[in-house]
Amino acid sequence: MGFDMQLSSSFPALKIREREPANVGRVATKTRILAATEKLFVIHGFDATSLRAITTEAGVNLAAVNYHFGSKEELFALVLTNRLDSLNLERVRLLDALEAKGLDAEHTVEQLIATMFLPALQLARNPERGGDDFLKFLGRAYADPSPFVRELLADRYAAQDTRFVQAFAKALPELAAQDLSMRLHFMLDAISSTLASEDARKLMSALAATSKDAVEEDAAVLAHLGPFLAGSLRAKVNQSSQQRAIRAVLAFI
Amino acid sequence: MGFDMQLSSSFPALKIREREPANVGRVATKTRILAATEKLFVIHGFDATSLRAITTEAGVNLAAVNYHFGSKEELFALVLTNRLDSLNLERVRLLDALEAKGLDAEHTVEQLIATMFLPALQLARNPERGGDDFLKFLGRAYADPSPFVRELLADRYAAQDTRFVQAFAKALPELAAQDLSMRLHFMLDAISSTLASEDARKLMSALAATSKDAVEEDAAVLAHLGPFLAGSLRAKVNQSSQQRAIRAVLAFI
DNA sequence: TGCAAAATCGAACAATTGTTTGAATCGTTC
DNA sequence: GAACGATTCAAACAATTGTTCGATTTTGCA
Repeated sequence: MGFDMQLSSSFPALKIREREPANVGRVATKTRILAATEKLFVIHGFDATSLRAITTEAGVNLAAVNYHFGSKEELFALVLTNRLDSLNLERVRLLDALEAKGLDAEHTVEQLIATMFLPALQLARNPERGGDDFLKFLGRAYADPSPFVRELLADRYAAQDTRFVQAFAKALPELAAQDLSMRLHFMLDAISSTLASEDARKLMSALAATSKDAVEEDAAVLAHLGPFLAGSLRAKVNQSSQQRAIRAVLAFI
Repeated sequence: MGFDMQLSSSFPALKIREREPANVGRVATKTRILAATEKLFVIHGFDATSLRAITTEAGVNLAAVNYHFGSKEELFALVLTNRLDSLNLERVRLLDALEAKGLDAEHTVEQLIATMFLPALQLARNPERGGDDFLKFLGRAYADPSPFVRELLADRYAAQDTRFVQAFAKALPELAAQDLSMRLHFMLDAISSTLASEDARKLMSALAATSKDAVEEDAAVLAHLGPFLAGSLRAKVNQSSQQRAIRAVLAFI
């Protein structure tokens, strides 16, 4: 709320030194740059989003980015952490709550999956946080190939990621560390690239559309996602059926 | 074999007009450019691989690329199709053979998975086709974000891809088209990004190392991959366990 | 109303990109 | 050996990138 209602942006009030609330233009510039950056980042990624494209989209001078944010990387770091910090905090908060209560021995994997993805679906439902575009943003961020983005995410959220890996390891003791690592790798890569792709998200919203309220929609999406992911994590290695299938195919090579 | 044994490259003899086999340098230049392109593409992707980096790596003049290949895009198109055409051909050949024989009703999914991935593992074992780097190349190609690469792959291999989607649909009739589409999307995205990442491939070769011969190694890798993928594809939607897990987690939000 | 700080502006910077040019060199054939 | 086409080469091209500069304008407080 406040001075930049006209923007689809949803950045919280910037905590910069501003003694004068009367000044509209000052904050608007920074906000519009942030909004434009986010919009273009979702479409093109870090490398392919130029400062000129950003400043044109925002309707501000080219030099404004370096004046207000220092550099392109500092600008993007702010955009990324703005969105992802709260998500990861909420994730571990949920995990803490769940572990404190004690997870169901029977449905631990399903609960962990729900814990990982419900916060994202929840945030995606908040127009202030980007609405539908939040999932797209999430996918883009975790699929972005630029070293800058990859290192930022790896460094900043390593601790939270470890928490979930350990929780899954505890829930799947029969799975070798190698296999678990590979499967989680698969899972997260898949989620990221899928969220980033247009058609897959259309699919998810189609699944959600069958429900009546917001909470049920999230549950509907997860009802389709969860078993799929849980099924992959729970699968036993060296199933005889797979062995037989391999031999059948090898016969033709 | 022939004039460029010193290269790790494995490009087949280029079918260009060359009446004089005595000319060593002529073909070597094109071959070295192709080899350098492939090497750098695997490391940096399409956008981040500059022609100057390529020509420096190859030890040839900058203008050689445009002289011999026309443009950067034409060069990369050649590199990509060189590797991927034969892979996709082999895939559908296997699928044809399997469908002609009639797939096991019981293990169709496992057989289809084996059909999709055995050819790649096989090619990865051939030093002439890139050896270990072939999987890395494959991952990079299918995970590359540049529109040029994405459209090239989508256009050129759409027909082959459709074959597999239809085969999976037939094998999983109880799965809604939406869900199958989403899951295959997930699966392929995951495979791509995983192949492109260093640590995941190390893991796969660790799995393979427990076997004695090449065919067994491929089978070992698939024995770990297959059940994981099949488990995800076979999972039923709306499992009650997932529903309960969601409600448990939602309680904390 | 003046003044100092903050913000915006147009312009240029240096570096990098893919591509083109024209001369020099090489190789083959007559 | 002369001549011709194919290849290589250094150099420059135009376009784009992130960044910086100095002047100008705007802003908030005295």
